[in-house]
Amino acid sequence: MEKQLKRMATMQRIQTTGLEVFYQKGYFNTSIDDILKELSLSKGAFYYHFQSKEEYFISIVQNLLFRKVYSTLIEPIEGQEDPLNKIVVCFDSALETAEHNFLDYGFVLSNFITEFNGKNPDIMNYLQDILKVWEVNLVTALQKGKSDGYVNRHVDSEAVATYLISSYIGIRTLMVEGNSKMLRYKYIQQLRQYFRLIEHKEPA
Amino acid sequence: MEKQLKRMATMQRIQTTGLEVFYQKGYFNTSIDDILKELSLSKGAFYYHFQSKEEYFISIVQNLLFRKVYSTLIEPIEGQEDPLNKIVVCFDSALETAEHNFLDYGFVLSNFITEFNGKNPDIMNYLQDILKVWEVNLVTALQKGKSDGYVNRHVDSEAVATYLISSYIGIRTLMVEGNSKMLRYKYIQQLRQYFRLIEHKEPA
DNA sequence: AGGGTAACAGACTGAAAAGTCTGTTTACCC
DNA sequence: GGGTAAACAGACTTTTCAGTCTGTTACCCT
Repeated sequence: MEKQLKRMATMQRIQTTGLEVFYQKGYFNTSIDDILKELSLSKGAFYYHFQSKEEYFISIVQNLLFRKVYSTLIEPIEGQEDPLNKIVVCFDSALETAEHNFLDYGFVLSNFITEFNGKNPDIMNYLQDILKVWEVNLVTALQKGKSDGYVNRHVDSEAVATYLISSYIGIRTLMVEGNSKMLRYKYIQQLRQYFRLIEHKEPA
Repeated sequence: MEKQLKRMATMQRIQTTGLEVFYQKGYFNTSIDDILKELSLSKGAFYYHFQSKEEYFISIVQNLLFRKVYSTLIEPIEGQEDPLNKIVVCFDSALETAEHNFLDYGFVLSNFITEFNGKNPDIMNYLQDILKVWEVNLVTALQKGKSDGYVNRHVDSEAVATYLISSYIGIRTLMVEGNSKMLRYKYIQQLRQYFRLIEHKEPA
């Protein structure tokens, strides 16, 4: 039973630093040796645990990447009251952590989507699935917001969800250039403006 | 004199298909041979005209990429009256051409920004410069819109510009997944909504 | 305790890819 | 029309990298 644990621990370790390095350097631009160097591990160890670079990356996407996106962008909103405010707070805190990265490399998920598009449909599907979960949860939250009287009943929840996702992906892409504090401020400001149209107006 | 023309023509040819292939496969994932295969040209020819892959790519960015972004996203808005409507029309037609790509690979500029971030500060600067030109032109257009009575004087033009750029980058990233017609429709719809807050309200 | 297997080390292979170099063709000039 | 340099061809070099394979260590079970 000890061995099982060891195995899991090592795989976790390889996956965790793998995600970091892939995030920083991109998938095609990082070699397995790059990751192993960081881990002081050998090729033998790696290929004992994983079949190929591709299968390895997919396992990272399904385990770590999905959970990362879920915990930072989906869970804080899921099932909460007052979705609009929750979304603002959630996005703002996500941007805050990004802002405090010494070097920011953008939004992990959209980076990989950009990198794999047209090259690996298999991996693309796994990545798109994460986006879909995000979208569905946003739509659900907005619909619930309508029932609870926080969101105007006339808004198109799906359109708002895609608009939110778009703008988030975009601002994260822009933030890599360094001046991220100002960008975050401007973005959240405009997001609040946008939500003024969407929120439920109490009949006067 | 004929030779000068030939030289220019060949360089143009190499650059043009280079941009296409880089756009489709990414910079690091395409070899010079890939491009030369497409052109039925030899390595000797290529390295006669260009010093290195990097210098070659920079020349593409400065010549072709800048002009491409300028002509599709900046010029149609520059100096026009009624900037908000012009922006909607401009974004919509840009998304339309993207929609009709058999296989879409996203927004060229943001793809490269994602790819080069943290890897090549030199190239990053050239790419960021294009973004800056875009941003400045949007801000100018919005300011002019204020003077001309199309845009509410209280809006923060710079914040709106970054919000616009963000959302555009994001929607183009999302559109790669295929269902781009619906995405375009939703996006433009929400963009129009957003602009309702920004436009100048005639005092009743 | 010792056999057996899981976990790992690291040299090796083959393919790809950037850049070089030498040779060949093409176009221009007198 | 022959000399000259630009324009191009393509074999070659060197490096990098995914994946293989054989050998070694650590742990577990009886």
